[in-house]
Amino acid sequence: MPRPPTQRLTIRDIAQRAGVSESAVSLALNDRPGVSPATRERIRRLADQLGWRPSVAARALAGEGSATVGLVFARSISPLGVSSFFLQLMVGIQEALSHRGFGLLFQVVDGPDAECAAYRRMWAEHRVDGVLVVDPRLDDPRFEVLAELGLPAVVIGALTRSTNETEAESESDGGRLRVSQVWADDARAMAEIVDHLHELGHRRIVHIAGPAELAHTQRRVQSLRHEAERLGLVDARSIITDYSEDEGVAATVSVLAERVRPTAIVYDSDVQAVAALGAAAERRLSVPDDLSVVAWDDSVLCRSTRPRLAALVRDTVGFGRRAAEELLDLLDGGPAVTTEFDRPHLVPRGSIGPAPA
Amino acid sequence: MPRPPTQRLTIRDIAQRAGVSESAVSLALNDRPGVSPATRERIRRLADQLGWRPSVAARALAGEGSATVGLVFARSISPLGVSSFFLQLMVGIQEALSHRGFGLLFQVVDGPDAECAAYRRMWAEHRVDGVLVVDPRLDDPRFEVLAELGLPAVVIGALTRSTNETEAESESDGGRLRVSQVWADDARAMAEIVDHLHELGHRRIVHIAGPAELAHTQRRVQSLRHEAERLGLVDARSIITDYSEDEGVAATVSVLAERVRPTAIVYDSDVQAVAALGAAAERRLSVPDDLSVVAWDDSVLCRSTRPRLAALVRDTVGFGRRAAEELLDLLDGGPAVTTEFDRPHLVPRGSIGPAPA
DNA sequence: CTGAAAGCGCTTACAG
DNA sequence: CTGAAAGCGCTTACAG
Repeated sequence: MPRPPTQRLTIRDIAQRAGVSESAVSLALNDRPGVSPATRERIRRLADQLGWRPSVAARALAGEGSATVGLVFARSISPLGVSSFFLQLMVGIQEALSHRGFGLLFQVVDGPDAECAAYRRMWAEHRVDGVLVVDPRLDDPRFEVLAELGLPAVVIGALTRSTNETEAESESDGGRLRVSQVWADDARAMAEIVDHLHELGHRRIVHIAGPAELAHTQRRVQSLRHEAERLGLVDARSIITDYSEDEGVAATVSVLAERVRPTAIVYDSDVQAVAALGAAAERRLSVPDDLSVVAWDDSVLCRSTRPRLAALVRDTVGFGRRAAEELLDLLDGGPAVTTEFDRPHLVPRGSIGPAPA
Repeated sequence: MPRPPTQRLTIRDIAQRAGVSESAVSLALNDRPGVSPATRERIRRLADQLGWRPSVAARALAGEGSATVGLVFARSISPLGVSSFFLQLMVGIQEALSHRGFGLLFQVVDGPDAECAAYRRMWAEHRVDGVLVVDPRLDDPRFEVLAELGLPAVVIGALTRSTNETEAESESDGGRLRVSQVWADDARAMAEIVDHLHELGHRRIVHIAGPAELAHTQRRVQSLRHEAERLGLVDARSIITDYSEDEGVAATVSVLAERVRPTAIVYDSDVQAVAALGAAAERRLSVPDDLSVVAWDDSVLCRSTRPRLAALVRDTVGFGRRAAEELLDLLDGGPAVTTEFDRPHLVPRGSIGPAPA
């Protein structure tokens, strides 16, 4: 025996032990007609018992796809490790995928261009059957690439500025771009926050936002502006940052130093919101008496400060799971669809209070 | 043209356009002798220009391996999203892997048994050439499986309780278990913390630890005990928790309620350390005047509290990168090695002060 | 309902 | 230095 147990089992081993042909085994194991129920069962049991699993490489080569989905993350866009959002998303994605025997190929790249290159490579190397796209941007170069490759994808978050257009379907080359979307209604969520603050008497609200090129940043910014007009707020504006703690603190310090300062600040990043608590304390401002603070995306961070941070809560694991399920549907030949996932909702905690007189 | 640009390029396309045989292309692209420098260059340029990439499926089937590495995470062991540690590790791993054209297959499972099953499956399906193992445990069932499969692996953190034994090499079936280790000297790091606190006058130190089954928990616990004996501390003990915020707070509340309470607490989890700040505040204890607090593994959490949390800092991205590089070496046929990565070092911040009188 | 054959895209001896 | 052939482990028409 050259290398006995290491040698991986093949369909041929199963066929020999079952006393049938290789194709019979293939048919039996893939639930296709052409083999009697009795032998099908026998073959199945044998395969199970021996711990046989099809070689994905062989299946991929035979045209079955790689049973793998790609996820590429550009850390220039939203810094990894900022909150648990991304990791939770991955957990959800993983759950849905492994349920169906699919693998998740994960890659971190520097920016959008590298991300496009990564898709091309994954595709050219036959590594993935489809991809999950996060952080959709305005004028996102990735969709051209996906269209060119004919690579099925699900966008997590919405593709477009207004959630009604579905670029995916309006693509001119019809049918080649197979992109589903799973989105959350950030605009309504922002409106909910603003309304809540408005009811508490707040008229000066600042939104410390993420990067301008992100589609969801735009939706939040527009929603704030819209609500501000509707409610006649004195001051309501968004300040673009790169999600970093530093820029968040800088923006916070800057607005708190204004002659008439805001009474409430909404942060797109939980890290920034937490850091802002420190900045406010240093200015001798009490949260929530002098200043109300809200963090987008709840995390353990928000719950560990005193006061605890009011935050937008959503089922991020479920979000990821749903996105992966949509991709699997697409790979099964389903149509590209746009579905809304549960809207994030505001959980008011100690950091929100009535506006100071 | 049935489906023109979607059709992926093959080695045959390159061969035709270059006017050579397929094997010539293969040899040229894989840097093997048997083709003239001129044609090699020509073939290379052509492949580059056309954007050709080898099908990993085909290569894997032809015996070249899948150029993919697996990473399985059991969330029952240390909850995901607790700190940015894991994500940073992945970023580092990714960097090293993509540098060499390797992919990272990521999977989340429920516990150790599911993790073993995941390795078996990845291996049987020809999905991975090797794996990275995190959170090594005492009596870890995973290494038996790795040995049985002959699956090369790198353990992140040390395999054994005392870092001198290298089980990897002492395996009886000699050579089949190809496991390298990259470890950090947690014992020395703990000693450093204890010494620092001791110098500040602390004699009662409590360590709120992670799960007992983790090898690094044991090393920290033992180190604390050892240092306590050496320095003659009055009270020094470790309390095992599951890393959760709840158990951390419970343990904190419990020790702070004792008649003679500790003057310093070291937390294995940054989340617990931050939460403890709240618990201390509720008991009207001032940090650091009444209580010093240290968090293992620094994170943005530790820097956003007031006072900022003293923490053990290390280059987690670099740690991941190194581990991945060790695995690549192993896959290149290198020997299994045990290497130490930079020891975490204590960064004292506002949460550490002299022991109260 | 079952078996023999071809092919997926590579690599690798093996002849020329 | 180059070409034709076999094989990796599957799937899928195509005969029996």
